[in-house]
Order: sequence, then C-alpha cells, then structure tokens
Amino acid sequence: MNKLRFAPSPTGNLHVGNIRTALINYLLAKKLSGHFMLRIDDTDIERSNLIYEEQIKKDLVWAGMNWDSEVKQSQRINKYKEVLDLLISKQLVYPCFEDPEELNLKRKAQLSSGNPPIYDRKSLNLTDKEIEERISNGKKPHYRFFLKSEKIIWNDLVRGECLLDTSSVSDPIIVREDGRFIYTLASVIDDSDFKITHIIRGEDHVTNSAVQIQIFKALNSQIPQMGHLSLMTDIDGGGLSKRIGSLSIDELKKQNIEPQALTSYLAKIGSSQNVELHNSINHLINEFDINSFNKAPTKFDYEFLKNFNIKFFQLINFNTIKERITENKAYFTKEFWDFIKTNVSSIDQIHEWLDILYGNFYIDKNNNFETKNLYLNCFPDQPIDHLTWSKWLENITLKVNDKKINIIKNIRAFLTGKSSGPELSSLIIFLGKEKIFQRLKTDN
RNA sequence: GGCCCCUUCGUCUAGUGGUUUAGGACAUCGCCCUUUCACGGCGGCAACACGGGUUCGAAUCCCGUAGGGGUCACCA
Repeated sequence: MNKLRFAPSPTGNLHVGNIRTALINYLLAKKLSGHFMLRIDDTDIERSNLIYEEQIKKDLVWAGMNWDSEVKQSQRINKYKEVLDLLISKQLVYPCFEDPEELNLKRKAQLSSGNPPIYDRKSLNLTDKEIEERISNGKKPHYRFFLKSEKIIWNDLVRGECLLDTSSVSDPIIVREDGRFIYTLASVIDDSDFKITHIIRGEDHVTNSAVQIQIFKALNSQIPQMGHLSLMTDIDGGGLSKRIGSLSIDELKKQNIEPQALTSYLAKIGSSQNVELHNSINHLINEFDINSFNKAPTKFDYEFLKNFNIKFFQLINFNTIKERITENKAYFTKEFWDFIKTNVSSIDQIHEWLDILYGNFYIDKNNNFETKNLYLNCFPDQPIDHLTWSKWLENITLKVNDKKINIIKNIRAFLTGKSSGPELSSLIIFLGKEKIFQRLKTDN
C-alpha cells in the first residue's frame, strides 16, 4: 500500500507553497491508489496553535483535498522517548551541554574565518563522569544524533540521483534541553511507524533527507522514496517566504480565487504539463506525473493565476458551479448559466446577475423618463421570443432619430443598470415582460 | 563563506550532438465573428545568461564567469 503524508506545523496559515506540497502529495497518493495522511507536526508547542490547525484543515478541504487518516505528533511523545532511549543505548545519540548563545557565537566565529559552521562535537568527548557532574549541577542536556561520515546517495523522484556528504553537516539536535523532541527525529519515527512510502517535500529539505536517511537506517526502517520539489519564487525570482503574508490561502480567497483554479495551476506549475482547468480534482489525479517536474525554481505568477481564475468561469461545468451559489439559487438553471457564463469572473458577479434578472434589483431613477416611456411604447405587443428584440429595436428606430448603438446602450442601462453584459436579445427573454415594463415605467 | 541545485520566448516548459528557419501552452498584439462587453475562430510578436574550448557540426558535451535558489536553528 502506497502511503503519503502532508505534515504541516500549525504555527501559521497555509500559503501557496505549503498547499502546493500538500496537493502534490495528495495527487501522487491518489494516482498510486494509495493513502493520504495528514500529520500535524506540533512538537514545537510554543509556536503551535490549535487555531492554525483548524484553519489548515479548512483550507485543505476548501482546496478539495480530503485525508484518509490523521495523527498529531504531540500525542506520540511516549513513542519518541522509547526510540530515543534505544538510540542512546546504541550510542548513536549523545548528550550535549552547550547553550544556544554559545553555539551561536561558535557558528559566527567559524563563518567569519571562512569555515562552514559545523558543530565541533565537543560534547562527544565528555566522559561519563563529566556528564554526570553537569547533570548533578542542574545542567540539562540536549541530544544530538551522531552522524556517520559518509556520502549518502538516493534516487530522488524529481531530482534524479542525489549525493550528500554528511561531513558537511552538523550532528542534528533531536531533543531540546527542555526535553521536547525536534522534527528531525519525530518525523522519521512517524514515517517509519506509519509506513510512509513516499516523502515529497520542498528542496529546502534535501539536507534533512540525507540526515534522516541515516536515522531510518539506525532504526532499521525501510527508507521511503524521496522527492524534492524545486521551490517557488516570487515573480522577480526572490524567495517566496519573504512575502508569505500576501500569498496566504486566506488572501487568495479574499481575492475571489477559486479552489479549482488554484489547484489546476499549482499542480502543473514547474512541470512540463500545460496548465489547464479541471472541473474536479479527479482530472488532476489522472494527469498527475511526478516525473514531469523540473529541477529549476519556479516563479509563482499571481497575474497568471488571476487571469486563469477568470477563465475558470468559462470552463467550469454547471453542477460544480451550482454548489457555490448561495443566493437566488432556485433561479440558477443550466440555461441561465450558459447565458451568463462568458460575462462573469467571480461568484459575486453571478449573484449580481441573478439579482438583476430575478431579484429586487434597484434601478437608478435618474434616467431620462421621456426616453424610457418612448421605448416602452415601442415594445412589441406579443409574447416575448427570440424575435422580440429586433422587432422592438426596429420599432424604436422608426420613432427616434438616434444611432442604434445609443438605443442599445440606453436599454441596457435602463434594464440592468450596467453598461455591458450578455446579449440583449436573450436577456429580455430571461427578464420577462413584467420586469421590463416595471423598469421602464417612470413612476416606479 | 562551505556544500547542494538551477539558468531556453513575459510565464510554465519541449529539446539528451545534425530531423530546429529552436516546438507547445498561457499571456500579449492584430484580424474575423458580434448592433455592447465577453466567448469563439484565424494569424503575428517573442527565448537558448555570458566567455572560452571539444567537434565537420553544440541549446545539447567540457571548463570558467555572472546571476538566482536552497541549506548550514535547542523551527518545521
């Protein structure tokens, strides 16, 4: 059974980068007829917040992703402790006593003298006696995983063969001084216990992955297949993280970006597949190909998305869009949709047109009522059909000396209060005689 | 600064030494359709980061330069 996971930390809201990772994991899981797990990585209790957790779930659902199982790292601490003890007994993990300031200072010194800021393993040389001494003095240890010096090679699902020399990396801290577990270890334990088969995440995790491969080995666990997506940048090529705030899912919703538009874009960007609109996420699953992704960083083009989002309304099918209608829903028929869809670019606009045609739409009375009256008198005295419009227009032109285009503009304004919209020949049929008369009468 | 990755039209990309006047999609521009706007149809513009090699021949291989991204947390 193939099993993938999305593991957000509930320390903030989802942004486009996160949701792309979530989406690609989801799509690959479903493509492989596998299982998609949501794992809440809340080991950092200080920064984690239940509010974010709830919002993340809402956002995932909004985007059309449902998870098959869910787990929270904060509820697995006992398991982590067990594994830690095991690793300590195998001497793969060792206690350290430097405090953060000390490490920071050391790093800066290494950096300024042109050396890579790698931990010097000073605490590794501590004798048992020295360790006991520190502990009895009230000093609390944090723990590091001893990284064996080797070249780690894996066949990356998107980057091909990858190589990382662990001698260029510090022994990772896996337990903090206060006893809380760090992601590096917790994640491996979970991936191992829950039998995750594929780990797809951003390129920012490649070093982690190499380190974690060694931890998987230490735990005698099966190493999942790894895939590292290139990161998205902003349109100028700068890191996206710097502008996270403006690209939160919340903000996209406010900008009326439709979930299908977003996921259609995010599932294909950075790959060799063309961005096309899907009606349901199943289309995306069918087309998904992890091998089509490029190693080069991808620009997140918000203008593209906005434009694409407009197209959404031309291509989305009736049933999908109907679910989104909240007002005057009874009037939202297939006929109405086919009539209006090329003239709207947001749900709000659909609601507006429903109101114009069927609701208590208010029309400005500051119009020329002489003209209104004249037009009204020219209205063909017969049931409205597809010929009514040309007849009506003809009647008017016989009586007034005005360009047709002006008459058309006037009628559109009188009837809908707008300067553009769907063609009037159909519009008057939808509107009906009663409303037409009502809106042209000057004393209403 | 060390290490890793990347660099083809505005954007996402195809391209693995000759089939390439570098292909597609989206955007853009023009025309047609349309008694509005839009949709739709047709067409145009538009790119191999730079410099050296290797080769009969290089977007493609090698070296260098420049630029971008990532990472080097008691975050995930």
